[in-house]
Amino acid sequence: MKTSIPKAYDPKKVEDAIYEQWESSDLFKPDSSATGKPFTISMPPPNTTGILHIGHAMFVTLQDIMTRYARMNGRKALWLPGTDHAAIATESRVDKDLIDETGKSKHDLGREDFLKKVHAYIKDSQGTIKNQIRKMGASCDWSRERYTLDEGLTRCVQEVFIKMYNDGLIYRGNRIVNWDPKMQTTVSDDEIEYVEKKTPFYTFKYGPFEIATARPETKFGDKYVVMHPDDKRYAKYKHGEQFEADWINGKITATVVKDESVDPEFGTGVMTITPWHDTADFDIAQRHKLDREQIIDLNGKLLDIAEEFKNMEIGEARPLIVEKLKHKGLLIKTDNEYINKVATSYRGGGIIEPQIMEQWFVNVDKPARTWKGKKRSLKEISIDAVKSKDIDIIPSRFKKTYFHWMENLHDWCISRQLYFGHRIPAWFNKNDKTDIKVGIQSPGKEYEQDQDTLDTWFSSAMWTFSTLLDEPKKDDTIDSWIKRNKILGTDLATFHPTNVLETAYEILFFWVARMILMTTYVVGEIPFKTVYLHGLVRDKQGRKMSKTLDNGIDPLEMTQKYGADATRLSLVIGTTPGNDTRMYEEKIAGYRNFVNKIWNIARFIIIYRGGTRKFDEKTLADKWIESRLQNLIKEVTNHYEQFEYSIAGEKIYEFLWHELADWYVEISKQQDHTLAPQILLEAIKLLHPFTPFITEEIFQMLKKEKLVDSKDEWLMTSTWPKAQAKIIKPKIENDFSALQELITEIRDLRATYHLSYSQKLNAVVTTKKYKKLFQDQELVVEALTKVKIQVLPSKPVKREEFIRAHTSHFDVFIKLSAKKFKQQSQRLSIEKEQLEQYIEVLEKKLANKEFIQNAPPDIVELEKKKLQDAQNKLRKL
RNA sequence: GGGCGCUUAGCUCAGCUGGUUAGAGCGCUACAUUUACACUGUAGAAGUCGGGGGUUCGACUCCCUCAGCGCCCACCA
Repeated sequence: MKTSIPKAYDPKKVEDAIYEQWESSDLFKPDSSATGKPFTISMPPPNTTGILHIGHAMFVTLQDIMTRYARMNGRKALWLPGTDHAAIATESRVDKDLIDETGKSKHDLGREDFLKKVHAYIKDSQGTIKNQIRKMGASCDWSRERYTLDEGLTRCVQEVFIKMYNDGLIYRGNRIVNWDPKMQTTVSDDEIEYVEKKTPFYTFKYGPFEIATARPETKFGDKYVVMHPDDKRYAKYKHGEQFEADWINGKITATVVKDESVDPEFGTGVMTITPWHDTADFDIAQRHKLDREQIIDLNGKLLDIAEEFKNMEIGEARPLIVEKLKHKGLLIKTDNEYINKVATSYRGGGIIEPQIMEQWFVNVDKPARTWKGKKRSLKEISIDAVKSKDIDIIPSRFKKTYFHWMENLHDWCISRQLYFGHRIPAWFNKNDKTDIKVGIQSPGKEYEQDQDTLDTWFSSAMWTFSTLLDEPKKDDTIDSWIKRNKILGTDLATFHPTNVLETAYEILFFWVARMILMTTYVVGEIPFKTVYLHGLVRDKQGRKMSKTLDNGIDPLEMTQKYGADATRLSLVIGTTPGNDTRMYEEKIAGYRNFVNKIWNIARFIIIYRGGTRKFDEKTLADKWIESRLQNLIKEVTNHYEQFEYSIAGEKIYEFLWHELADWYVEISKQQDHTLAPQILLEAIKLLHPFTPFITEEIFQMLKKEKLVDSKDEWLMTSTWPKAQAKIIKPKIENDFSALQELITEIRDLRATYHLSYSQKLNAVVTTKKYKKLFQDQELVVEALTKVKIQVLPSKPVKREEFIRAHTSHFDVFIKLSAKKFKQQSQRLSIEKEQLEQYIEVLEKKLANKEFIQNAPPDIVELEKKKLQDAQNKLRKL
């Protein structure tokens, strides 16, 4: 045997070269000649800080599958890539590196110099992640790549800010925010992690009351005691009543406040409040218009009010304060087993200290835009977009989560005290703090720009449309800019709303919800039609992959070792949307074997390159495999449409390996079965979105060997297979006696040739005898289905025996299970009987006049429907 | 405190709106091998679908309940 085709497929030799050819041939750009509807996916922009991890590999694979499928179906498919500046993540990363290297922090460097460092860092890492996405085979249009901080997007962010400000949706408010003393910035609610920690829990005497706290250091200024209005124990104290109490630094005049948020069951049912440093207390203070006072400064140190403890760190002061109170005889007890949830910054790791600060907020409750004929708030529009099914979420259970979150949405704090990010386009009058102007240009010398930058998610929220806008004109507002794009028919007009947003369920709130909120408001249309949420990739034990555990699987190492195709398959097959999945090397190795199997089918076909038989002389095996293929095309296409990629992949896998390789290719060793190249071609088209590299490579090989006749230059841009309409109609009607004969024959054959090894019956049917009846294998299938015998592609019998016995008239295998057949017919008759009984009962019931007259009409209807259903089912049997 | 999810073969997981025999991959057992492929083939063993109750002619599937595990949200001082 002479061939240069190696026995094992080597992805390393193939993948990069193919990717380069695709890219240089501009195949990733939406084809302007495509006649189908546009199809768009905005790639969730990975952080610029990152290297590709398995989670990225997951989304790259899924989105690539969607895009390639759409492209092969003739749609103008655009997958728009980009990166995100990830303000807080990047800034803390660069700052940390800086401190490690030079001992200086970003504040030592100052804004300008620090930003230079950041940009240098970004430039470096941006390239890395992009190349890694390429390695996975992503067919995204790099010519349209965007970055959240590039000029156009920055302008878009600024214009949207201005529009929202002018609409009164952005306001400057004095509210309690999560302050990170370590990073010196506010942190969004979503970026906080509550870490459980054992903290001593003290009970102190406070006037006539006992109050409990885990944070005595915040209590200096406490001058309100709050209790539930219905708490009988404290009924004698009236709301607003005042009393004197000895406290940390001497006498204090305290006021009684009654508020329903207090849980009488917890502790003593009485508490004092610290509105400046506690969100709950802040709310109570808001409700009753109470005084509030700052106790702790922005560096986490105590202020003047603490007197002797002034300038102390919290941790340092706490035991001393407790000691002082103990001396005064005010400490009643200490609970050392108390578990407190400490708010910690998800990014920086520092402990969050709530503070009241002036910040920019987005008002989510103010009527903002006309939506479906009514002026509604951002919150209402966002809820409606999903309720009305304009946007669908897969899996649907996340809709509930989405509504729950949206309904409880508070105003969104969007300012951050960071250097890196979009600088807020607001200007403060140096002489008059109440004079604030909003705009891109400075309104005059006496103004200076807000030092703060915007929350990363504020810009990410615009991702679907900001990336599609053209260059802005000098005096564009966001409205004029969008309008012009729509009129000119630019990318925004063509590709927005996008079709699918594919992302991890983790960021449903961070991102998905905010995109819906922002896009509906700014553009007046939904950002995407379908949200497809994938789960987390965990390790084999189900743990999260993390650096500290060192249990991560590096997708690049895997592509190096097993190929991108195998890695992709392992990420999609066996996973379901919204559920976490476990990843381990053996799994990838398994799919590498499958990829190699396909390679060897092709190798076989090329080496033994077909026979002399013409295509119109199809054997039953040919017809069989063809009909199986038709079936596959139908099923798989359907699964693709339903976003059921795991099932689609499994079915193609099953077909290629167990039907085409194990069965059709096996028996074609005995006879020419020249259809193999065509069948293989169609099957690899179906598989192409999953495993783009091997399928393209095989296509090119088959073409080169002239084994397939295709006008397409690339498999990637070839047309999706269409299932043929059924041509052959079975003509046999009631010839069950012939069928019986056939079954007897099958059993005889089994006995004669010892064809089975256990209860299963492997049978070989010759068509000679039944030629007239079963001219076509389809008819055999049809006939056997009528008596409920399942017809499957058979596992061949031992080769020697089967060759000796049947070489001349072997045509098709039919595998029957004797046991199953028996069980089935039994079950069938039982089922029939049951149904008949049931129908009888229902009929009697419906014939009963008393029942008809007395029962509620809907019940009668229901019974009627039940009867109909049962009758239908019986007919089917 | 509210909400959501998971529990199916030794392991990792499919199983959609209730209806043929509960499936796959890996692993395991036996056999095969001048073979397109050992990254192989054939055959096989292995599951009271977490427990209990209910609805139904019929439940892995729907409802209730209990148990274990996990996640998200929330202002328990």
